[in-house]
Amino acid sequence: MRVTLNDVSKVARVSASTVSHVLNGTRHVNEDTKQRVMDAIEQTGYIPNLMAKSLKQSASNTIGIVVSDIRNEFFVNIIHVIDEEARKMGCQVFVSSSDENPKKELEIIKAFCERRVDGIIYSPTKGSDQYSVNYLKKSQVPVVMIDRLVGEDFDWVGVENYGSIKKLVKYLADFGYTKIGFLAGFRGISTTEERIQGYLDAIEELHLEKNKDWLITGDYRKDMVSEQVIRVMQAPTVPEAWIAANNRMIYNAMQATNALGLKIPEDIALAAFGDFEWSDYFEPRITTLVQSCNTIGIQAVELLKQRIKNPTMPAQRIEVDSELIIRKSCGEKRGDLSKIHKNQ
Amino acid sequence: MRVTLNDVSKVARVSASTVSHVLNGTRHVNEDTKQRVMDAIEQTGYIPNLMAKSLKQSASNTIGIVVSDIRNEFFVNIIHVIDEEARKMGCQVFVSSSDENPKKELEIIKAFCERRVDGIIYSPTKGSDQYSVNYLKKSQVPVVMIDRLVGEDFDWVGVENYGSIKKLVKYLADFGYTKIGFLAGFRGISTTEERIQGYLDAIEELHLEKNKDWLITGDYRKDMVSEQVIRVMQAPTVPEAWIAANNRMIYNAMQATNALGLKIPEDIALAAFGDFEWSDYFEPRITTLVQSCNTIGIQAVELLKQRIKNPTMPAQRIEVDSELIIRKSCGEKRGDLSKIHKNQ
DNA sequence: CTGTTAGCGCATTCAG
DNA sequence: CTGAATGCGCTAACAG
Repeated sequence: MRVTLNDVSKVARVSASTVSHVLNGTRHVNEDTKQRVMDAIEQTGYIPNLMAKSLKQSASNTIGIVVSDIRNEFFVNIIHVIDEEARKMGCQVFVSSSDENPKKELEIIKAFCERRVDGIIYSPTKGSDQYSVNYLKKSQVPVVMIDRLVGEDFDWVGVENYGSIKKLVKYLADFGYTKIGFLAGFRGISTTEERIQGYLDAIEELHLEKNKDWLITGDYRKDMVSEQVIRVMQAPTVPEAWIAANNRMIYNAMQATNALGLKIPEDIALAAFGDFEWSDYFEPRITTLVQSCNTIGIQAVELLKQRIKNPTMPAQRIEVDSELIIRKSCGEKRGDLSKIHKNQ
Repeated sequence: MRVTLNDVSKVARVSASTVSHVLNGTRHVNEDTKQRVMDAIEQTGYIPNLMAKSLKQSASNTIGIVVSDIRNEFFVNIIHVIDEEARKMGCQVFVSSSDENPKKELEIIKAFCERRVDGIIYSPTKGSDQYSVNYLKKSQVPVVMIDRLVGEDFDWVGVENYGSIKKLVKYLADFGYTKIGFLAGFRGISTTEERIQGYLDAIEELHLEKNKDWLITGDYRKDMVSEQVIRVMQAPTVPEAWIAANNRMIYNAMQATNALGLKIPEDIALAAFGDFEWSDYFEPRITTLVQSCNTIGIQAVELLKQRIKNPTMPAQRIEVDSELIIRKSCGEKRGDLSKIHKNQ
């Protein structure tokens, strides 16, 4: 059987409470008794039982993270940051991936609640409003949503979508492109909708060519999307540039351009929302809007801390700026770009 | 305050143990009392407290995962698989990244032990033998190492390194390449050492050109490695092909070839151990040895289950085959490749 | 078929 | 400065 705090107290010939206080530094203990306790801990190989501690204190010092797709490096980077921040405050993180499945997401969140996590940080899936959101409202766990937002009553940290896409469209327009297509991803999640709106408004405001077919939505995991692109590219009038709305959609875009034998940027320009690790190694290097995973992760933890401390605080929204990293995938001929570097 | 099992029992007018047994299906309960309990649970919004349960049962149903680099998609994929497998058996996973830092790794493992995880799956860092390994031996937690192996006394699941590299060298040799360089990564971890040995033995056995300078080791996170490659490529005799020993080293290889203005595969061939998600989109697509993350993750959990059930079982080693995915980065001129597809 | 009881390992009041 | 006693929420004998 494992050695307990009680065992230590016997070896040290003190009471259990003294050992506890030595361990936690929570009241003054004589130097020599303290030493006896330390020796006893060393000698017995005592490892504190945080489950017992948590039970007693009704605070587990754990955080649950559930992301919609753990294989997406955007979320992995955020997980990494959250983990770092959590460890700084003595927390461990449970991590799980809903894989865009709201039922699975609910199961994970339930499990986290049963484990009495102090809070949950998650990127809800499409359909969360039918599942986890209801559960979370009832269960009263502190929650921070990241990236995507569902409902009105939750804290949220994410990137500024609407303005960022406008910025990117404007960048392309300044190149002289007037026919711009948009690969939007999942319909029905906040990020997608905001980005679509930004795209549409930019097209409108900049008087670029409008074409319903150039807005493509769908599941990035299916081949369907790239097939749609291929179909669009075989019409009489075709886009001169594509924007991929997230780092997964770049696949679909490239799959399509590869299949059509098109060269970037000679035959078609490509830009994306969401950077990816390999972007510097593609030829041509792809122009992307970068979201700071670092900021998102840190702010999410910060917000969660506040929410835990003050559960009745009104819901907060933190919008993180994006940065346009200009590479080669939109061609070389640059117009007057001075405006672009200013935010929107 | 939270509603407890006791609260439920009062509402249902039964004893706490009955509620417990209804919840766990651990002894027979009359249909109508069972119904009363279910109603009470529903009515009170009861959420079981797994910490209390774990404390009582001295089994937490949690697994700790610590990887050496969570941003490496190889490890992310494994985490994903372990998480899936764990959830199937009602476990949640703590996840953390040591970032190749043995001290940090030890801190994480200590925390996991204090949280009484049922077992730990981890990819040790260089230096673990000075830190976590000692701790783990004392603490007696069930442990399975993945990818890398440190010490003799631990269960391990990883890819077959030695034979795989030989297979890859042979593949290149069959192309007619006789000057093959090797970008080996971190010295002092088992995977690197095994791969180096495979490389050296293959060179020897196939009578290829030997050159000490063509074996480059170092930290993939530093620029140093690519600089070394550049230096080697400016010597009078240079490699015609490079093998990157892991998916991070591909960066360094590409950085160097880009800097030198070399084209793959016209000027230089490139192949790698370890696939990466974008490999199908690079031009040219890069020939890689693929390790099955799926198999590694599943086997790791399986091994951990066995170890938990039988702590005194002798240490197991599971070696997973790799698969050579031939793409374009070694050129088109193929020789007789029939032998290559057979293992080694 | 159900209830009573006794801890799991710890923190924390209250005494001294 | 230290100890004794209590209970966090749950499961699992043991009784009936």
